[in-house]
Amino acid sequence: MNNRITRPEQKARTRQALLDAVLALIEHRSLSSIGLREVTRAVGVTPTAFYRHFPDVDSLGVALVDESLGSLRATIRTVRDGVSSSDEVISRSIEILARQVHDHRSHFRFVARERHGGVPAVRAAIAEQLDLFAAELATDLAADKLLGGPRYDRWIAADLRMVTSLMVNHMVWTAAALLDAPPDSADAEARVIDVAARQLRLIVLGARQWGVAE
Amino acid sequence: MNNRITRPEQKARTRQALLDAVLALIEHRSLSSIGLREVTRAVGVTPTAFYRHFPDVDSLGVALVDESLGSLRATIRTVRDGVSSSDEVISRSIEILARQVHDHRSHFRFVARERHGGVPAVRAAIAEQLDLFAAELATDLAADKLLGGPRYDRWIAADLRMVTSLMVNHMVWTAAALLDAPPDSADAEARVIDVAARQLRLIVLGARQWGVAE
DNA sequence: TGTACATCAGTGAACGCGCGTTCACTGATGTAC
DNA sequence: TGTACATCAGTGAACGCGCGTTCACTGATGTAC
Repeated sequence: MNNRITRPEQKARTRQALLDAVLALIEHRSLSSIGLREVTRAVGVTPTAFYRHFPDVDSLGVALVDESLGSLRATIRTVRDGVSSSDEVISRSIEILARQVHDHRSHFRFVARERHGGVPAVRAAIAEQLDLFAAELATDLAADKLLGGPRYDRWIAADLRMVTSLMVNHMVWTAAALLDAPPDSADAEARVIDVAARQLRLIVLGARQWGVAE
Repeated sequence: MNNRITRPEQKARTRQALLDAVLALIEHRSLSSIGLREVTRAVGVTPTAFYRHFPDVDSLGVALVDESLGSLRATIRTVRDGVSSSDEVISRSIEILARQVHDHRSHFRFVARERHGGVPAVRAAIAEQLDLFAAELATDLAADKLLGGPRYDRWIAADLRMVTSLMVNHMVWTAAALLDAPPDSADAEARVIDVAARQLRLIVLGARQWGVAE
């Protein structure tokens, strides 16, 4: 068997190691306070090597956004395709979000931290990904996968985006609340999940009424 | 007339100048990336003078939270006391928030940025203030100042907090969206305000249904 | 009101340190023939 | 398959710079009598 690794493979590994190192370093601080030398020291390469992969730490941040939210979006899309009833979607959505946060804590922490943080390029990349979330959710809503209300098909596009952006915002806030809950306490986490599920149900109730009222 | 300033007065002025300098410096960066020397340079005192007022930059951040959210809370409380009908409260709430954001941009930017940012002490101070917001809002809801629904008086405390934390979260998100809108474009701001008002109305619709459904 | 002493906000020099970026380089991997 | 050359990920020394914190100090303001 040939276990030699090619040069492009090795380069990709170092690049990934740099991304992972920043995710780990960011646990207790924000991106703009992290130094290039700190990152390379954690990976075990010289500071100069960094420039072979990114022009600066901010660019690495943008790559992290794609890694974090891009994969989450793919996961969630797969999940939504498999379910139908409204109540089921609500509880499952929160459940899946909670598991994702559990499995990718540092990615979510990064997004929560940098969403309104100090680096403009990273902020813009996050806003773009969240907009894509909201757009996909709007498509699903229009196709009646979620609300189950009587008049969803008559909703105008602007109202769809209004409600989906509220839902996406709620999702991000829930993820942040899960991160703030002590990670060892399953109880605290369960409470956050319970409140989030009820809030999402309230939003869906409001959305159904909105359709009726119109 | 005696225009001599006393020593405590002068000290208070320098302290305020330090707070203001950080608010200004934070416009494009986050608190954890700001240096003590940077702050004192902006104020025009020596780095050493900083220690007469705060032990470090983080402590100054906590003081900024009290200045930012403490005064907003006072303003909003005064406003809510003066109104009664449900629809009026919704549109006025958003309107007042928009004006507050307009008048205190840097304070809100600071809160949005540091809410999930890198400094634990500051995060905790913000969480505490937002919890107070939610608690006060819950009191008002229970006293029927806001929902105008048929069964609000039977709501259990947990459900009240569930809906008020959703509202407070929505308020923070709206403030952040207003900050992200180009400040010179009244049009972009009006669109954010319009969406936010409809979202809040949807939440209130949901809350009324919630009461009925129970 | 005047004097003698205490307080303390702000000074300025000094320290050791880690930062981002530059540069010419090394040597293993990849490629052309 | 072997050889000669090209590529390029990572090296290591060097640079000038701003950082946080210490320390003994100054001199205007405040206070006791």
